[in-house]
Amino acid sequence: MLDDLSLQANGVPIYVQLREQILGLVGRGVLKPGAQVPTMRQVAVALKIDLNTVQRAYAELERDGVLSKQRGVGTFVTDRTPPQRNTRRAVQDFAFQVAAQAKGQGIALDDLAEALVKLAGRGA
Amino acid sequence: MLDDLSLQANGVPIYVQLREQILGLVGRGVLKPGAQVPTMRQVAVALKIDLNTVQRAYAELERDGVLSKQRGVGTFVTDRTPPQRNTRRAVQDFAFQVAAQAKGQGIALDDLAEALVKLAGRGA
DNA sequence: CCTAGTGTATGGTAAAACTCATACACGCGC
DNA sequence: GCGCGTGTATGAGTTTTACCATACACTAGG
Repeated sequence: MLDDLSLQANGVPIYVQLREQILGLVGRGVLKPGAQVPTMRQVAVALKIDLNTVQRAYAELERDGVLSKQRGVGTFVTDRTPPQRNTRRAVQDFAFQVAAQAKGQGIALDDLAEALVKLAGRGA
Repeated sequence: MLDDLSLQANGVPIYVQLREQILGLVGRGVLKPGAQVPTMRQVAVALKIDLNTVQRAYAELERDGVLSKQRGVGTFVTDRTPPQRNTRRAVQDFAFQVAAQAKGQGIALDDLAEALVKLAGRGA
């Protein structure tokens, strides 16, 4: 589960990246309702980031009703499932962005798609 | 065109939001190759943000080969895609980046690849 | 009870991001 | 040449982000 998290140096604040990624995992069902989310400390150590940064991401997710924190116990996915994130629309929008980026680098979409399929097959 | 831009106060830096949105518009074909992109000042005024913030977004898009700026004239969508660099290495590296990004957004690589193939078919 | 493991809180530091103001440099049309 | 509209550049100042260190509060289990 911790392996599913990764950070980029692309200008997006770390706590936002973390927030969005966990949101994505919950939306996709990798983290199911009621399941325990990794400890703040676990995340902090695994990603080599500060505990406060993790705390901030978790706090916002709780405010949004995605997570539920229990002092002394852990953090869990809220029972009520939030709106699905993996919509066709989201995929489309993301695909458009990727296409433009690829264009800027002179990479053909077909080749890129092929490479992605291979990555997917390896469970990336 | 300026109506297609909007900002959110969600922790993501303004210049990043702007960069991603323009990237999306280019990929979507709303902004076609050779077309003029709104003036930095136009964007700054329309979105009520600073000129320098716009400048930063545009600069990164130019660095990525998406936009081409002409002093005293305006900014345009890159006309010709730079020489195809379909080296296995380049494609791989780019695919890896995209995969990580997609993972963070909870988007399945298969779905993304499929969407890209369709885009390629449309000559986007 | 006591300990280990959770989340919570605070104060300080540094760097980055953003804004604001003010220019400068270039290209085009009159 | 001149004026206007472009993009470019710089420096100061504020806010946000991220880190680090430290401590507190609560829970479960031995």
